[in-house]
Amino acid sequence: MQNPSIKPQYAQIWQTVQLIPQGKVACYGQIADLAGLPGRARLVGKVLGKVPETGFRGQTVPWFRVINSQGKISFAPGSEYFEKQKQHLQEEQVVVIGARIKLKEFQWQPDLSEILFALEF
DNA sequence: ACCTTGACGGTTC
DNA sequence: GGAACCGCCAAGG
Repeated sequence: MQNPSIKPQYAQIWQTVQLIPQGKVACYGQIADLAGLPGRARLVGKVLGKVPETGFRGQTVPWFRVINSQGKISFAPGSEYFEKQKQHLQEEQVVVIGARIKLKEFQWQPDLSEILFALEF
């Protein structure tokens, strides 16, 4: 059984973030919707701040692939985590100019089967 | 129980 | 593009 101290919504969000493929990004609101928590983008941000370093269910959680709906990294420019996120993204060929990423080009667009697969269990 | 705090988002100007 | 404003809601104090 899973660690009972982990709240169900945290698990849903972390699990959904794990679906974002390498080289793509998703918005907080998009993750909220896919996780079945429409309108709760802020919750996604809050929960990502609590991602276990050790990963979740045996996989790491690629928190750095989540940005805001304006296509920007949400951390303050120049802050430690801003740089960390930017570096991770660039390592997987996502182009980051300043804080900005072209959603047109890099936003993850899951197809129906991917979503259904994620919901089964 | 009340109040504040967020890695947010859409609308509007 | 960007800033102001308001809606959102779980956590933690």
